[in-house]
Amino acid sequence: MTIKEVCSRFGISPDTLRYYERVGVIPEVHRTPGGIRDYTEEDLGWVETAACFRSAGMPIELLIEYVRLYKEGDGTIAERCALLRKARERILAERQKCDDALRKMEYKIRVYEKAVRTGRLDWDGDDGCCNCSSPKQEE
Amino acid sequence: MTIKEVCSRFGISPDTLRYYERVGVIPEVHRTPGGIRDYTEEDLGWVETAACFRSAGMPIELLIEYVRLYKEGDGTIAERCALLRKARERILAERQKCDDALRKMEYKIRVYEKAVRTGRLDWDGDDGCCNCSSPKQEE
DNA sequence: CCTTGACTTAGAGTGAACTCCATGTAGTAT
DNA sequence: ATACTACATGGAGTTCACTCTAAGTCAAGG
Repeated sequence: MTIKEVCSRFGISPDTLRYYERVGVIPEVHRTPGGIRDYTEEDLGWVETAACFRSAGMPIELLIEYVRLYKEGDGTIAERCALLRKARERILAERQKCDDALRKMEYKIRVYEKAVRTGRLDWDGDDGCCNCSSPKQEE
Repeated sequence: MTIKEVCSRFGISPDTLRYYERVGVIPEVHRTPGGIRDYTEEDLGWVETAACFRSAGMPIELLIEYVRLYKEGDGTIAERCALLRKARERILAERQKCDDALRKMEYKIRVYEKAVRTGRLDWDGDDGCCNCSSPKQEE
């Protein structure tokens, strides 16, 4: 499979795919005799994993470390497992932050929707979710 | 409240706080007569919102736009509401990506844990979650 | 064989979001 | 008054993750 096809399948640019390979986010991709990249199913699996983990905010550095361990062979299985557990904690924390922000947004959206209906803002007091009412005209 | 205290409360550096104010992620902060920042409760609310939304991956540009609308007054309430709805969609998508990555990780972690117990890797076939077994020694 | 277009590389450039630095001022303790 | 520390500013520098450019190579059509 050509680099173009891989790109359109995963929504990544060719530059990014080559970059991932160059820095070690994915292992070396299979080539034609002429030196053109020809992705195998296994290569695709790596690309999918990289794309998936990256889009969740996992830093490139961790993926590089994972591939490095993978290349070293079965002796690194425990290490790889530990790395993935660390990554999971990161993403869980990430998701928690999304949830926190979502709660804040939902509240603000509700207040604004009510304001649009009733014609006036009505933040119910000091719940730590305010700072959306119009600025006081102090000067 | 001094900038130092605000920093330790929200885990942000003073440079970042000043940067946020400078580019408009938060409105101008109250000052002492001498020109030193002295955060009011309202200022703190803005900082909290900015920190919360930023840590969920909301781009600075959106926050700046939100503050800009806020400063314009009540006429922008519908716009602000629309902006927040757009932001919510973004964060929801973000969270979905976290969930996707987590599922992939959980699977890999399970396989590795089993490998650590049994002494050998056992990816159950072509489920699109592989690419973690040791490289085939082809050369 | 020649053109054309997609591929290759190495290396420079970009954008977002900070982060650091140099220089100067505010406020407090001695 | 002096020293010291925390704060101020404008502007330069850094980091991450790409993204682009230039110059060259591969492969298919005419």
